[in-house]
Amino acid sequence: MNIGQAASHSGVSAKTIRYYESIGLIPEASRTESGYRRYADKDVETLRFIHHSRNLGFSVKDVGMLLDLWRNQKRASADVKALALSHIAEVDRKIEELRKMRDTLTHLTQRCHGDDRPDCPILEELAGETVDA
Amino acid sequence: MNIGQAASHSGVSAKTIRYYESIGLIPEASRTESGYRRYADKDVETLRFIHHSRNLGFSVKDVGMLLDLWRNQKRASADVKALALSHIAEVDRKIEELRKMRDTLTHLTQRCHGDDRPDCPILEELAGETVDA
DNA sequence: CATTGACCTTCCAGCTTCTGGAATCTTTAT
DNA sequence: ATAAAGATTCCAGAAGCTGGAAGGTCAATG
Repeated sequence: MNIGQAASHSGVSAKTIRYYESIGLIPEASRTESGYRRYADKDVETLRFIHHSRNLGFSVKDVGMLLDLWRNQKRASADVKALALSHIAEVDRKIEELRKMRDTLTHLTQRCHGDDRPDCPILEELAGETVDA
Repeated sequence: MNIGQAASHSGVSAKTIRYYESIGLIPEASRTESGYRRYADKDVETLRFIHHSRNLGFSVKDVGMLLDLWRNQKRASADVKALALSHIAEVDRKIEELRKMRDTLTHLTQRCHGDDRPDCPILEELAGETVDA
């Protein structure tokens, strides 16, 4: 099948498939006589794997490692799990960071009356000494 | 004071101050005879405002708007509050997205025994039909 | 006075992960 | 024959910095 078909079957856009090829995440596709990339069901499977992994927030680099582990019959599940756990920790870190931001923001907005007066505690605090993330 | 002083007093690195100037977030600094940028306490205050805003996750574009509102004595606090509330909504959206990721990841890792056997439910699911973020 | 080291300057490149667009084929259908 | 859909390559831009190279300046020291 052509790249468009591979795209719609995998959920990865044609543009992005070419990009993944260009950075070496996936091997170069074989070509038809006229130069069109050709994809087999197996390739679509790989692209879906990538799509799912990216949806879960794994970096492209991590996806590369996951692909290696996936293709390697002798991998240890411990390696995969370690990668996943480390990613979970990272996601947790981000959530915590965002939660702190939201709490501060909520705090700030609650103290702002939000009408047509220029007096605004949000701006005052932003200009103040300390605003922790 | 020079840019290094402004940097350490504001929490924004010298590199980043120059960057902010280059994109027009802050006006061009005046210069000494030899070409060094000069900063006054007022400028440091502005940089701190920016630093705090960025810490709270406001985009540089949003910070530009906040700066305008901050400098404008006739602004309505409603404008600031609206910007902040919309930002909170965005932060909440991101938190929710990350939380979904973490839940799925946690689910996956719990089903993986994580030893030296190659059998790995994480990879199997990533390769499967559906993995929602 | 010369030198050293800390600081400043500009400019270019790279990071991450695509996405948009232009100019140009190929394929398929009418 | 022609038109539309889909393919190709390549360049640029998005966000928000950060690193590094090559060089000028300033203050203190020997």
